[in-house]
Parts: sequence; structure tokens; C-alpha cells
Amino acid sequence: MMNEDSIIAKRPLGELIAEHLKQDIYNQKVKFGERLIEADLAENFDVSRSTIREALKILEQEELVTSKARKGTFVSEFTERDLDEMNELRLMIEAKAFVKALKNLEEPHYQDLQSIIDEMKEEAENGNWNALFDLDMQFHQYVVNMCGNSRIIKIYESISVQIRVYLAHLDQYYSSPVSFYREHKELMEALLHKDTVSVERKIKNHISFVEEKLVRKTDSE
Amino acid sequence: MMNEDSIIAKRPLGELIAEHLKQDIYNQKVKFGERLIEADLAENFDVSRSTIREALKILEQEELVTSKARKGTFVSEFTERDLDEMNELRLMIEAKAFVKALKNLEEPHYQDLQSIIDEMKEEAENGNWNALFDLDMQFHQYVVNMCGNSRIIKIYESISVQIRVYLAHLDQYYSSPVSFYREHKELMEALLHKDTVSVERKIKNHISFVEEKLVRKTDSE
DNA sequence: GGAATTAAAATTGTCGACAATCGACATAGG
DNA sequence: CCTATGTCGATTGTCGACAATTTTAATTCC
Repeated sequence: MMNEDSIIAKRPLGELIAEHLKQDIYNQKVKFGERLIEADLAENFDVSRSTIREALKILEQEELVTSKARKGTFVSEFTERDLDEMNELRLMIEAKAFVKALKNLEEPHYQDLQSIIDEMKEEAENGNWNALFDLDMQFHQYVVNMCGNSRIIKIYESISVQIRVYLAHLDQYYSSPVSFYREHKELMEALLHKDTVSVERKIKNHISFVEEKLVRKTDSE
Repeated sequence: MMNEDSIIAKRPLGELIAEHLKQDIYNQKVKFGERLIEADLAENFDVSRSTIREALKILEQEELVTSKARKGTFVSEFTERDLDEMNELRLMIEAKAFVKALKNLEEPHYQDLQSIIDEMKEEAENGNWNALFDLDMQFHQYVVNMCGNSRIIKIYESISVQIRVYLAHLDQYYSSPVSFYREHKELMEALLHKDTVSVERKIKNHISFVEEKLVRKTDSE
């Protein structure tokens, strides 16, 4: 009668470790290009190498690490070129997903989104970039999840994690947290009006904002 | 002095087995929904279960199998709904990739493509659907590979394998092999003319051809 | 001193065994 | 008869050990 996944779902160890490692990557406890040695990880996490291998396979799937046969697995290095690729892909997917999501967004969803936006405002005022990025991810993923295409959702998940990691590793951002927040506020309004054209334009703006304003030092400032 | 990957690169066993299993799925030696039991596979392939596990993780990555913790791994079941999702994604990606590829396609590439087309013609006349599908995959993947975005390439690889599997499992096709071939010939001509607009339209047509003409029995026949 | 060889250490690939869990059946109790 | 509980076999999760390979260090030879 109370057999169902008792609060803490009993997931395989490998998955838990994979998540832990992902956090470590977010927090730069392991850096780009760093080699991950199975035996060491096994000792640190106090599990067998088989389990570590499973965890690494999961991370590899999300492209957070890359492994070459018999050469080892390394934390993926994201260059600016990679960011370009990611953004191109992201733009394509997100533009489509958002428009499709419009058909499915109902009142309760808008409330959820609004509360994310509200949190963003707070974190923006505190200048807390890391929290801001997490909320950003939540916001976009939430909308994409409403698009109705499970494959699009899955791909977006993967790509957004990568972008998240990329941003986390930057040591400086060339824009203010508040304008980052304002971006989302405008996007939210376009969603509320169910204005397809406007939504597409805003998405496009938003992504180029990340690329050009946030990451690169532009002259026009 | 001749140590470099001697012709046959020494890849991990798990990868080889994953490929073998993929072929088995193509050829319907294993069917949709079928459960894959690690111990049995280990015995059949005469390797340890660890190796089988690795192979299954690879297939899971390509979404050809699905595995639930402690429940086992099953060959993915693709419904018509899945085909819809796949095509939507494919359309999005391929339209973008082809247009981008136009910038990079040179004479030798066109020759490669033409030879694929020529083979298609032959197989079409023999009514050999399976070979035709393989060539179809080759053709599209070849062009997509020229788009210059490694992430787009990777995603397309995954999605096209899935579509390939879906088509392989159909027991009947509602169109002629020759018209399937002709589709590609037209696409090829659009590529040769580097006519962006035409390429986009042709891609769109081609994908809806697969969905509506090849798979579904339409009345307009 | 430096390039080529060889030896040693570190690391990944593969294996077989045991533990934990699941599913089906049998059995007991109402 | 139906439901709950216990048991057993089948299957997956995890482990530690050995084999194969790569990387590093040491040695030899020019």
C-alpha cells in the first residue's frame, strides 16, 4: 500500500553520481578539458568502477564529457565556436517550440511562469548570476515542455544544459542582471498575448542577447 | 612505426555489438517492444554482461531501446505519433542544414551525391526497398554533414536512424520505389542550382512524401 | 645531448560472481 | 471465490579482479 518509490525514488547509483558530477561541472569543481579517471572517482564516491562507468556514459550522452576509447574521458571543452553552434540550434528549436507551446499554454501555466519571472527579478536585483541562469533555464524549459513533441523537448534539455555549463564557466558577463531579467519579462508578455510573430522575434532577440551582449564584449556600450 | 589504427580501428566490443544489434533491429530480428535480456545477449555474443550493458547504453542513447531501472530494456516502440514527431523535427533540422550546406558543397561532393543517386535508381528498378532506404539515409546524411554544425549533424544522425527503423518495420509501402527515387533526383537538381528557396521546398515535399505517400494509405491515388 | 628502445606504472576494457530486486506462482486466510 | 502474503526463479545492479593498452619513465645507443 505504500510501496511506491518511498519519497526518495530508488534510482541506480550511476544516475545519482552523474547528477553529482553535473553539479561539479556547473560549479567548476572540475574544469573544461580535465580528465576524469575512473578509479579516482570510484574511490571518491566509494562505489565500484562499473558504477562510475555508467555515470560517465550518462554524462557522455549529454555531451558534458567526451570519451575516447582507451584514452579516457574528459570534461567537454566548449569554445566560442561551440556557443555559436549551440545558439544556432537553440534558436531553431526554441522558435518552433515556443510557437507550438502557445496552443497549449493555459492560465495555470502562466502563473507558474510568472512566479519564475518574479524570482528572477529578485535574483537580478541581488546580482546573483548563477541563480539567474538556473531560473532562465527553468523558464525556457517550462515553455518548451509545453510544445507537445517529446523529441524536441529532449534535445532542448540537452542543449540548454550545455549552454548553462558554458555560461557558468565565464568569469565575467558584459551586461547587467537586470536587463537579463527584463528580457524575460518582455518574452512573458508576448506569450500572454499569444502573439506568434512577436514571440518569435523576442526569442530571436533573447538568444542573440545571450550571445552578443552577455558573452562578448561589444563596442556599442 | 605502423602502430596507428591498423585499418580496422580497435574499437570497444560494446560498440561493435551495438551496431550488430542495430542491424538486427533494422532486419526485424528483434521486434518493437521486445525485451532484451542481458544474460541471453551475453551468451549469444559470447561476451560478458558488462559489455552487453555498454552496448545497450549506446542503443539507449540513440533511442532505439528504452530501459527502466530494474525492469529491463526494451526495443523502442515507434507509433505513428512518433513518426509525426520525428518528421517535424526532421523537417526543421534538414531545412536548415541543407541551406547551410549549399555554401560548402563543391564539385567532388556533387559527384559523391550523384553516385548515390545512381545507385538509388538501380535499386528502385529492382524494387529493393531496404537498400533504397539505406541509400536515402546516406544521401541525406551526406548533405547534412556538410552544414558545418556538429550538433545538428549529430541530432540528425539520431533522428534518421529512428526513421530508418520505423520504415523497416512497415510491412507495406503505399508508393512506388521509382517515385521515391525520383524525389531524390529532383532534390539533387535543386542542390546543383544552389537555389535556396527551391531546396527548402523540395525538402519539405520530400518529407511529407515519406509521411503521407509512403506510409499512409491516402485516397488520392 | 638527443633520438630510439625498453621497462614500469597508470589507466581503461572485459570478465565472472554475488547481492538486490522484480514477477509469477502458490498458498493461506477471510 | 477473492485478496493478501510468502516463496522461488529470473533478471538487473554492483562489485572486485585480471587482461589489454596507453602513458610515463628509464635506459641504451648514436
